[in-house]
Amino acid sequence: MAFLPLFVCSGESVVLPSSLEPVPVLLDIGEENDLGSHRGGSAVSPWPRHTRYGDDGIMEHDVDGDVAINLSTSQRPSAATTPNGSVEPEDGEFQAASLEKVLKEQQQQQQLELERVWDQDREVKGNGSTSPSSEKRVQQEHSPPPASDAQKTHNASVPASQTQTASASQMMASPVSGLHHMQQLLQQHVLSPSQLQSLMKQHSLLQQHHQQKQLVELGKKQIEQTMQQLQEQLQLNLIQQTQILQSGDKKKASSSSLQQLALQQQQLIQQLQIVQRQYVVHQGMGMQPMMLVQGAGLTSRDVMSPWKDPPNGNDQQLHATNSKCSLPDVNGIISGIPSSRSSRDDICFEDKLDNERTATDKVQHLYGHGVCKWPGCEVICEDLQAFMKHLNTEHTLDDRSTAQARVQMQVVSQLELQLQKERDRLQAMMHHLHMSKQLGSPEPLKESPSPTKMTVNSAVSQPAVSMGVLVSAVRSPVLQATAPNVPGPIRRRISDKSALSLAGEIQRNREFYKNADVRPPFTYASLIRQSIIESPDKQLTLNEIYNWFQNTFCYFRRNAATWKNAVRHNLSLHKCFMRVENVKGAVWTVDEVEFYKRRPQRCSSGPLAQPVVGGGASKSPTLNHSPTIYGDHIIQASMLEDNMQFLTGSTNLCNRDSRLRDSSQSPSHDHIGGSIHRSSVNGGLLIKQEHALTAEQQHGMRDVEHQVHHIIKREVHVDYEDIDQDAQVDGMAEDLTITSPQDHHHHHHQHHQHNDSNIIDDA
DNA sequence: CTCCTCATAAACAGAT
DNA sequence: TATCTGTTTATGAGGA
Repeated sequence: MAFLPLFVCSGESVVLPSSLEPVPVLLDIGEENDLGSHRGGSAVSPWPRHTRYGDDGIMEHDVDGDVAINLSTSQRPSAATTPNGSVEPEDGEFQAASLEKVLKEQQQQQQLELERVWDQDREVKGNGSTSPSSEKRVQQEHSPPPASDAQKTHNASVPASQTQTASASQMMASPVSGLHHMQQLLQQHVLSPSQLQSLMKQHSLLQQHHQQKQLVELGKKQIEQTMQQLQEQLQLNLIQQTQILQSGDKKKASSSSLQQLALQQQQLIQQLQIVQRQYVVHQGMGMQPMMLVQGAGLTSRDVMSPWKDPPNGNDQQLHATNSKCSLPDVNGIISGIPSSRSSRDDICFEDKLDNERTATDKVQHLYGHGVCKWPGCEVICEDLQAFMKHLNTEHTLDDRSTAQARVQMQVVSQLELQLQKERDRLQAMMHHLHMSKQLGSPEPLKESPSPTKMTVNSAVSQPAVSMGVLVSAVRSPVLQATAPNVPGPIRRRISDKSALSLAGEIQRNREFYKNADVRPPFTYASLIRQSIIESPDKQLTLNEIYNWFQNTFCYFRRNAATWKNAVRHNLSLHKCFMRVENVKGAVWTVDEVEFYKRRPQRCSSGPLAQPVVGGGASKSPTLNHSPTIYGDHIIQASMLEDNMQFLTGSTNLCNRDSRLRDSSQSPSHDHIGGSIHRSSVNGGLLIKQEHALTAEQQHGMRDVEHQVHHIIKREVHVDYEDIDQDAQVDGMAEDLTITSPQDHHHHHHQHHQHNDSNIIDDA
C-alpha cells in the first residue's frame, strides 16, 4: 500500500468517504477489489519458503519495508529487558568498540570459510545449479525446501540432508557449559566473585554476538527480500508459462512467448542462485558469533538452537515447519512466553522463540474465528489443536495445495508489484510536491507540523517520507485518505468558487488523483465545470464528462452509478450548466457567469475569504476545521501559489486565477467581457475581500482593488429560470434585480441559495 | 438553532 | 425492452 502509510497520517479532521475506507488505494486488480481479503491470504503463503521468512509476510515485507528493517535491527536488542533484573548486566556495559572490530574481522574470516565450505558442499552434492527443466524442478530448487515428509519428521533436529549445516556444525567445537548452566547458577544465587566475573565476560561476548547479529541482520533482510522477489518473479514466470501452455495451443505466438519466458526463467534462476548464495553467506555471518560464544565455553541446548537453523533458507523453512507442526511448542508460545522476554542469556533461546513465534503467527494467519482460512477451505476447527490436525492432514504438500499456494502466490506477487509501483509513484509525487512547494511558495514554510496533527499512525506506518514532505502534503488531498477512523463521506469540499484553485490543484495532483482512490475535495459542480473547460471546445457530452471523471480520478472508477447520478443531477440542477443541442446529440457547456453567481454568500466565506484560514479551508478541507499553526502558513503559501499561477496564466483581472480566465474562455460568453458583467461575476467573491485585502490581492488584484472600493453588497433575488445566456449578456444590472425566488414551496430551504449577494461596480 | 450547500438516493420521463 | 439521458424531489450531513 504505497499510499496507505500516508493516508494514515492525517489528522482527525479528515473524513474519508465511507465507500473508500476499505480500499484507500485502488489497485488495478478489479473494480471492487478487496484488498483486505487478499491481505489476509497473502500474509501466509502456504508456500514453504514463505514460512522461512519469519513474520515478514510478503505483503508486510513490502509494506513495512523500512519498519521491518528497523525491527530486525533494533527490536531484539532493545527488547533486552530483563525479566529478572538481577540476572542480567546492563546492556551497554560491555560494548567495547575495539572488541567489536576484532569480532568483525573474525567474522569475515569465518564468513569466507563458510563460503568455501559451502562451495565444497555444492560440489559434493553434485546437484549443481543447472537450470531446471521442469516446473517442479524449479520449485524445488528455488522455493524452500520441498520439505519432504521425511524431513518433516525430523522435528527440531538438525536436518541431516543439509551437508553444509553439518559442515558448519563441525566447525564449531562441542559446546560446553553455556547459558543453561549460567542460568542455573544465577538462579541458585550461589555465585562466587570469580563466577560472576566469568559470567560477565560471557555476557559481554553474548552481547557482541548479538550486536553482530544485528549488523548482519540488515543485509540479510535485504537479501531475503531480493530472494523473495526473484522467487516470485519466477513463480510469475511459471504461471505465465502454464497459462500459455493451457491456452496456448491455439496460437503460434505463444511458442515464442514461451521461449521468452523460458529465457527469463533461466535468468531469474541464475539470479536467484546468486542471491541465495549471498544469503547463505549472511547466514554464516549471523551464525558466526555463536561460534564465539561456544568457543567461550558455553553450552546449552538453547545455545544450540540456532544451529537448527541451517545456513540455508530451505532448512530454516524446515525448522519453521517443524515448529509449526509441533503443537506443544506452539501452545507454549501462545500461552507462555511474553514477547518482551529477552535476557542476554536467552538470546539463542529467543531466536528459537522467534522462529516458533513466527510459525505460530503464520499458523494464525491460516486460522481464525474457528475456521481454516486456507484458500477455499473454510473448514471449522474447534480449537487450534484441531486446526493443526486439519492443517497437517488436509493441506499437505500435494498437488492441490501446491496449486492453491501458487495461486495465492500470484495474488501476492501482483499485489506486491502493484504496491511497489504505487509506492514509487507516491515517493516521486511526494518528492515532487515537496519540491514544487519549495519553489512555488514565495514564503517558505517555517513552522513545523504540530504533533497533534501528525497522528501516531503517520509515524508508525509512514514510509520514509520526510516531515517536510508531509507538511507539504498537508494541503494536498493526499491526507484525506487518512483518518480511517473517521466515518462517513467527506463533507468538506472545496467549494465551487475555488475552482480557480481547483484547476491548479488538479493539475498539481493529477497523477495522484489518477491513481489514488481518494475522493477529490471538490464539488461535483466544480469538477463538471473543470471537465468542460478543459475540453478543447469547452463542451462535453454527458458521457465525455463521465470519462473525464474516470480518467482524472481514480475515485470515480468505483460506484459509477452513484456519482454518475450525481453528475447528472448537478448538470440539471445548476443553472451554470447548459445543455446545448448538437447535431450528434447534446453537449454541456458552462455558463461561467452563472457559475460564479451561484451561492455567493457561502463561497465568500470559503476559498475567497481571507486568504489565511478561510482560504485554506477551501484548499484543504482537513485544515478547514482546525487550522493549525502550520495550517495557516501552508494555506497562505498555497494561495500565493495559486495567485502566481493566476498571474502567469491569466490576463484577466479578478482575484482568482482561473476564474476569469475561464470566464473569458467560456464559449458562450466570449463576447461578454463587460466590466459590469465581470464585476458581477466576481461579486460574491469580493464581498469578503473588503476586509481581506491581503498579500494575495497585492499580487494580482490591481484591477479588482479599485472596484472593491465601490462594491455594494446587495441582496438580489434572481430567478435563474429567467436568465438565459443572452439576458445575462445583456447586462448584469438587470439580472441582479430580476425576479424573486422561485415558486418552489417545499419545506426546504434549498432555494434560498438563490439569494445572491452581488456586487455592483459603479466605478 | 437556523440557514445554506452539498451529496446522495430515487422516481420519473423521454430518447436511443 | 433495456439502457441512457435528463429532471426533479427528498433527505441528511455538516459548516457558518
